[in-house]
Amino acid sequence: MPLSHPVGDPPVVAHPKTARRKQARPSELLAAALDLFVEKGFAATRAEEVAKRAGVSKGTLFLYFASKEDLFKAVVRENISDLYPEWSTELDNFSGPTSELLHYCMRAWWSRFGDTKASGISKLIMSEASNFPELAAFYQQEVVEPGRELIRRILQRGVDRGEFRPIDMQYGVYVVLAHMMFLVMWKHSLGACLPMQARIVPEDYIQAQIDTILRGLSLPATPQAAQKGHR
Amino acid sequence: MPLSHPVGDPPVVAHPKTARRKQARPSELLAAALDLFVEKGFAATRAEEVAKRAGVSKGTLFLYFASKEDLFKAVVRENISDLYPEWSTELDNFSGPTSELLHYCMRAWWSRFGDTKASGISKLIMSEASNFPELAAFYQQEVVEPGRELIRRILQRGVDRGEFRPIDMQYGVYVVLAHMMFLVMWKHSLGACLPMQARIVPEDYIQAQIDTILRGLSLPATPQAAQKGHR
DNA sequence: TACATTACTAACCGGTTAGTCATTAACTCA
DNA sequence: TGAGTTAATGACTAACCGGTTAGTAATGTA
Repeated sequence: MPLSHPVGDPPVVAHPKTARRKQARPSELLAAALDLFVEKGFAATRAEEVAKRAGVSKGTLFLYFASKEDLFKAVVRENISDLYPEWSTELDNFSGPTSELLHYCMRAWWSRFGDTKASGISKLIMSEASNFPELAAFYQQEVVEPGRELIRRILQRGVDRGEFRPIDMQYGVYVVLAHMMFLVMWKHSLGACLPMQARIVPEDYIQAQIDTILRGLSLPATPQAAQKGHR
Repeated sequence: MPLSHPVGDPPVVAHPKTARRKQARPSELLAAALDLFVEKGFAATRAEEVAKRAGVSKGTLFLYFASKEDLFKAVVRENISDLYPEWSTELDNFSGPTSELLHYCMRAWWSRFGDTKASGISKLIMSEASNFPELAAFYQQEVVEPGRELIRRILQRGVDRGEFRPIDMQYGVYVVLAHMMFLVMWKHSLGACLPMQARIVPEDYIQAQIDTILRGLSLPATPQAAQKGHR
C-alpha cells in the first residue's frame, strides 16, 4: 500500500504546506474577494475568510492589499471598469436603427454583466454606500458616470437620427438605467428569497420593458413613422 | 443666587434620573430605531445606540423587544404595513382617467412614502435581505406583495376601461415599480454622496418618467384616442 | 553546505457588540 | 410609612474582527 510510510517522504512531489507563489496570489485573492463580497456584502465579509478561500493566511492578504477597502477597489477595477472600452467601440460601430441598438445593448448588458458575479458589486455599492462614503465616491466616478454617459450616447443617437422624440437627457437616461438597476438589485436581494415560480426571468423582463420603453420614446404619431420596429 | 443650595433640593419638579414610563417606551424606542436603521442599516445599527437615543439603557430595550430582529419587525409594521388600507380605499374611490390616477399615485407615493424616513426601510431590506433571510421573507409578505397588487389594480383598471393597451401584468407592474425602487435606492445610497447640482429632483424625475410611461402604455395610434392626457 | 532573502503563518492586540442578570430605584397601596 | 412590586440600569459575558508582528520555512546563491 502506498500509504504506509510511517514517517512520510520528504517534500518531493506533494505540495509543501506553505507554498511560495508570489505571482499567483493577487489574482487568487481578488477572485476569492469577489465571491465573498458578492455573497455577503462589504462589511459582512471577513478578511480571514477571503484569505482562507484563496488558500492563504490572513497575514498574507494584508501583504498584498493594504486594507479591506483597498482590496475592494482592486476588485471593482478588475471586474467592472475594464469592461467599458469594449462597450464604447461596439456602440460606435453599430449601424442599424437605434431601437435595435437599445434592445441589443440591454440584452448584452444582462448577459455580460447583470448575469455575472460582477453585478453583485453594483448591488453591494448601492447597499453600503452610506456606510463607506469613500468607496461610494470611487464607484460613482469609476463606474456610474461612464455608464450614464454610454446610455446618453445611445439616446442622443436616436434623437439625432429622428428615431426618438426629443427628451431631456438629464432624466432620460433613467428610462433605461432604472430597469437595469432594478434587475440587479432584485437578483441579489429579495429575488433570491422567492420561490422559483415567482421569480423574475430577466430576459423576459427586458423583452417586456423594451417594448414599453420604445413606445414611450417613439415620435408622436406621424402616419408613416416606423411603428412596428425593424425597418 | 438661585443656584447656591449646597446640598440641592429633594426631588420636587425635576425629572428623576430613571423615570418609569412603561407606556411611552415602546413608541420612543421604535422612533429611535427607525432613525438609526435608516441612517446606518440593520447590521450596522447598535442596540445600545437605539437605547441611548430613546433615552434608556440597553437593558431596557431588550425588556420591550426580544431581539434586534423583533425590534425591526415592529418598525416595519408601524411605518409601512399600516399605510396600505388608506391606499386601497383611495384607489377604489378614484373616478377620473387611469392616466391621471397613475400620475397622482406616483406623486402621492413619493410625498407620503418616498420622501419619508420610512422609505429608508425599503432600501435597508433590499440591501441586507441576503444576510437576514427571515427579515426578507417577512418584508416580502408584509410589504412587497401588497404593493405589487396595488399597482396591478391600477394598470388593470386602465386596460379594462380601454385606456391602456393590454399588457402582461406579471411584468407590467415593473413599469412603475422599477422607478419607485430606483428613486428610493438612489436617495438613500449614491444620491446622498453627490454634489447638490448633480442630484436627482424626485418630483421632476417622476414628471419625466410618467410622460414616457403613459406613452408606452397608451393604445396603438387610433386617430381619436386621447393623446394629450386630460380628457 | 552555509548564508541571505523573503513569502508566509500563527498568535496576538485593541476594540467592538448582542444579549443577560443581579442590583437598584421608582412607584403602589394597605 | 414601610413592605411589596416592577421598571430600569449597567457591569458582565462570550464571541468576533481588522490589522500587526515575531518567527518559520521555502528558495536562491555561492
